[in-house]
Amino acid sequence: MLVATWNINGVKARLDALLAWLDERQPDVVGLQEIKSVDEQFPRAELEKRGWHVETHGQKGFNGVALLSKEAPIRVERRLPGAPEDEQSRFIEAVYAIGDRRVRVACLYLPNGNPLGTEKFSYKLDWMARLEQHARTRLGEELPFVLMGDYNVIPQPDDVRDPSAWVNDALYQPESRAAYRRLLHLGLTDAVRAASDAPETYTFWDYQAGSWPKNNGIRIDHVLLSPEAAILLQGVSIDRHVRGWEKPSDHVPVVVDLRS
DNA sequence: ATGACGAGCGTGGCTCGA
Repeated sequence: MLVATWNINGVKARLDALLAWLDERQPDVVGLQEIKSVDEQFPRAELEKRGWHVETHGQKGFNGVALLSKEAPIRVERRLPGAPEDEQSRFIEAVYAIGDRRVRVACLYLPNGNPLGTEKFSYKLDWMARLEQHARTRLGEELPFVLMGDYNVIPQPDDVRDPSAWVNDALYQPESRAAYRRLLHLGLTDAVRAASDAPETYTFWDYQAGSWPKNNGIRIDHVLLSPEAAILLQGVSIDRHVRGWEKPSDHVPVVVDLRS
């Protein structure tokens, strides 16, 4: 089965690209981030008439996440536990039965955290602590579990073309990277690192300063796998050609192939 | 030359992102 994550930077602005990519790739489950749409304005009908099941957790103006799937989910949950007062729509997860296998897929849009020294950075770190606690809970269920999305964390120096440009950025702070490592230390596997030794596995290129033609990218979209999912891992793909399309998102899809 | 950003909201220019 193919499970994919993609920050599309606006589902209404990206509908043509989304449909083209779904046609080409035929994933089983797709997590979308930054849909920038309320649930009522999500282009549900255009997807449903092509056979996709759609689950959204939207928000006006920015943020927002969604799950698309060929099979209907068995159950869906919205919001990351641990902060009932948090109104930002950044987390949705669902359990699917694909073939004769059950899998839980979580789609997250982790806070950016810039600028440093503000409540935005502490919100990022608080959110990551909540994510760690939730991952701990899910790992205890011993179901194949895919925890994927836009993490807004550059894990290591080889995940960025120009590390020196990011030393004062929330995405590359020691605290952000340590929190990401804590997730891995729970027993999650970074699918791209496990399945590929390719260099420059970037997933984001800024719209500004010619970042794409210069390949000045960063790897911040990640797929983490529980042990029960990691043993199914067959391969990964970063669909970087999508960054060259008309009106692209600044992120590209990351796809994992799990033996179904 | 070393670069000119983009989406949403809502109509002018802000917020937000990475």
